[in-house]
Amino acid sequence: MQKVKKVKGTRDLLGNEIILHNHIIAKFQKLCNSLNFSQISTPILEYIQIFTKSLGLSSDIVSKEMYNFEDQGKEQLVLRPEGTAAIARAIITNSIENDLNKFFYHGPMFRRERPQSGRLRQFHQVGIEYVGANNILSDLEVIIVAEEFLKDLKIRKKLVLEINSLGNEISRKKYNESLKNYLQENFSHLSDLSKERLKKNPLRVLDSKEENDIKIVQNSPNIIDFLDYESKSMFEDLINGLEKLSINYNINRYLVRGLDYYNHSAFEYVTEEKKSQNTVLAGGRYNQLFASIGGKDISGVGWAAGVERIEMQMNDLKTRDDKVCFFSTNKELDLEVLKIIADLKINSSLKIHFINSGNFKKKFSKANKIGATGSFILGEDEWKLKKITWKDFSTGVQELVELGNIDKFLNKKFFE
RNA sequence: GUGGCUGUAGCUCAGUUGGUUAGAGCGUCGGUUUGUGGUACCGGAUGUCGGGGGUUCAAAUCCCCUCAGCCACCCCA
Repeated sequence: MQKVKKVKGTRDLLGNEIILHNHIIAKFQKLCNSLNFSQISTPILEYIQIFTKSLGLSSDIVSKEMYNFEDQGKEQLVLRPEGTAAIARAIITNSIENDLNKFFYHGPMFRRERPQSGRLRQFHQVGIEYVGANNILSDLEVIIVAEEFLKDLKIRKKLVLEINSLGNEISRKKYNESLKNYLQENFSHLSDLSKERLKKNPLRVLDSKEENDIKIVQNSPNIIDFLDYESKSMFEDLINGLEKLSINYNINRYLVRGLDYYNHSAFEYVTEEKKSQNTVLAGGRYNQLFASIGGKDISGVGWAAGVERIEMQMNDLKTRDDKVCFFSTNKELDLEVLKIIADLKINSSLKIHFINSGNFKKKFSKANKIGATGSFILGEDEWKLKKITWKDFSTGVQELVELGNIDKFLNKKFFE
């Protein structure tokens, strides 16, 4: 029972799980390429400042969840906890800030949290960033990619799109003040947790789950009322756009962001079921991000989705899995069978399995066990005729196939 | 970081108020005679009962500690 164990909060991907995982990423890549987003792959290792400066020191990710360490050269490094800041860094270091950058990425992220349903210490994200266009049309374009992606995976209907605006820095600041004052007035009725949140990040009180807090929050000032002219018209443009595009959405004034760099549009695709980690895809616009890590004052909009959370929504992927076995009746012919397999030219989605051990009966049994559609058997009788026997396992029918015609035979059987 | 539940063969689990060599189903392996699988029948193997300590004549069962998994809070994809 004492086995070697995996690191807490990590997973081995094998069997159906990796098939599903790859399926999701393949769909994502295909879609992004067709919409002229280019792939970017940044290192898993980054300097710690990339995240401490951009996400905010008080954010949970920075204050307690990052895997940070000093390497042998005394460098302060982290395993990246998220993608956006790393991509901003890559745009700056590669001197392409003046370009219009449309990127997509996928890969592992690391956060040292207590694992639970939908939450891992090493998890995977797919995401896009549209950088350099301070135009609400790019927000809409990014949401369209999300819509199409979720539709491709056939999970859009299980999700609800919630949107909100955080406004620009000025209106956000004004709102923050007003909210703080309001909560201060009701301080004695707040839960202990929210009293704590009030100090660190008052916005967080808005999505408290405590019954009393919810009552108080219902009468709190509305962020929409604090948006200045610019912010308000951006939000209106966004909503008009969604209407025109027939995208279903809910305005959720309690939707806030945990990371400091967000402004204006914020959106989330959440599941309707009442599970705890119900955010599948989340994103928004960011303005201060580039400046905060020493770049030019440019802005962007993007989103990230948790691959594992997507997987939780689609446990019923049926993939075609055609297999065919080859084996001989005696050892002398094994190498001939291998040679036949090596010379085959057939569609790669058909899996060829060579059975190299066991007696005749066992070979049949093995072929059956791995779920083969049928099997090719090479015996001395067949070898003399330069033919091979094909047995279909579902019907039990056997027939002889010319050795030179195996590819044709298989292509006809499986791909016509 | 806090809390709840769980931990018995490869897997899913049973194990009565503590009481002899710890069980079932599935899987696995072998067999039902030599070039025919899947179905059926027969048979075999496998467990430091998560780990450590304690109580007891006796612990899978009771107590303490610890580890792991799941779930929830916090927070987030």
